[in-house]
Amino acid sequence: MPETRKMLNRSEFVAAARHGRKLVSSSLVVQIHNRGDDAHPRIGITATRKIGNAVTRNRAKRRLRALARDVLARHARPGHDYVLIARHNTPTKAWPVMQAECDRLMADHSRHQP
RNA sequence: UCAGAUGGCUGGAUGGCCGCUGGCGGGUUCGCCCCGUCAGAGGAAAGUCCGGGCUCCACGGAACCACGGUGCCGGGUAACCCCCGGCGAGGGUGACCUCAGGGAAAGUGCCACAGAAAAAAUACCGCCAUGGUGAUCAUGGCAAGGGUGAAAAGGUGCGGUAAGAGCGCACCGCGGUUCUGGUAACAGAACUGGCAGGGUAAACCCCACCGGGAGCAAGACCAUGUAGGAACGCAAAAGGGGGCUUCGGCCUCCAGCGGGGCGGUUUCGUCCGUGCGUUCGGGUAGGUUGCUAGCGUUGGCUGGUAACAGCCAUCCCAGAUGAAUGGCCAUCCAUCGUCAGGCUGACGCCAUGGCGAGGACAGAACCCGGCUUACAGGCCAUCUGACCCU
RNA sequence: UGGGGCGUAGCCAAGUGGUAAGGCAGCGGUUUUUGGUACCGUGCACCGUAGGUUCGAAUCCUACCGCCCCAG
Repeated sequence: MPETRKMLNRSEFVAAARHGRKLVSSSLVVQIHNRGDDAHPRIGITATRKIGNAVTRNRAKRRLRALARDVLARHARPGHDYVLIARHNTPTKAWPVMQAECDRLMADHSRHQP
């Protein structure tokens, strides 16, 4: 399991949104961007104000962070940025379903770009 | 028992697996790497509506002019648009709740429609007297009644009168004076005045008091970096002396100029200097500190009706920065729905069992004191009204 | 953190204490073979919410809600 880093700059998020692949499921969105180097994979979390108030957004970010630790880290490859975006039902979706969705998204991505 | 009023407290519990941030101790292959241990959101952390601390700037003064805020009285407080107690007005059967300064005789403004008349005084329908023959009408007196309006120069009754009118009287209201109680707001009483003449200041305003500006992205240090780029438009300036020079310029002094900052203007002072606007392009935004011990927490005693204050003891209690304080699971306790059962004439109630749902509002960002707003439920105390029983 | 603005009919909006304009859209009619155009008529607003001041509030005051913008 590779070691991951956090994405910090707005420009990194913009680059992932503009050039990366976008994978959508019912409870989350993942943007994957190949930076083209061999450094650590980086993970970023986004929860917009459309999700809800501060409590709701924080809960969504914590669930996505747990998802990144449990599922995404197994699939992460060096030189890639992974941006997890919360959707409306991210705070309330059943946990096994979210794990399965995230796992399926990552598996699809690996199959299309081996 | 039911219905209500006020004040206060609380804001799920336990366990397991996997994680996050910080302090301390130890290890170390020196890397925010490992191990141990301790701590880790709220009553509103929210809205950012007031008041302070703290930091930087102005640490300038004067005058005038603004601007903003507050406003019954007394107290509390570091301070307040806050809190406590009292006064007044209004509402409620009541416990209790709501509101707010004074000035409209300092001045200005506004008061639509209706109405005769809206603050200057007047008279539409009327009443009375005189003249006129009777009606119509003329002159004079009156403002009680009608009508309009949110509001029309006190109200009710009796007397009085040509008809009327505070014209007179009684009561009520109002103004003034004095006395009494109270620190005061104010209240009460006596005497007196025949009423002394609308509303609006949450319209301008007058009066009293308060207010310098910005904000932790304040500010300090280290590192990095050369640098304050170009075009257009508008307005406007470019004097002299000295020093350094890589001869491109740079520094300094004096005078002038005009502009800008110090809330505005003036005076002096001070700082900056080609200024302003638009467009385009480029660079930086990394770390440490400020950063949590403070008008502090908890408990007791004393003073005070209370807000609160004093003293003693006790405790150390979040410091993140794409932003930690959790993710998942199980059980239990509140709560709700539903089914079966029991009681009842019925509404409904009971608690036994089964199934299902399932935690309100909400997340620190420099720190305090308040205010406002949101909030599932649960608990306590005091008080009020109604009914029943003793 | 500080500052500013807006909320009125389905949409765009005027109104700044005295019965809430106007336009587009809608509906009904006339003209037309039909549609469009043109003309006539008509409905639609408790003025973001809740209190207060006033005789009277979209307007003034207070609190709240939502949206947008600016500076660092």
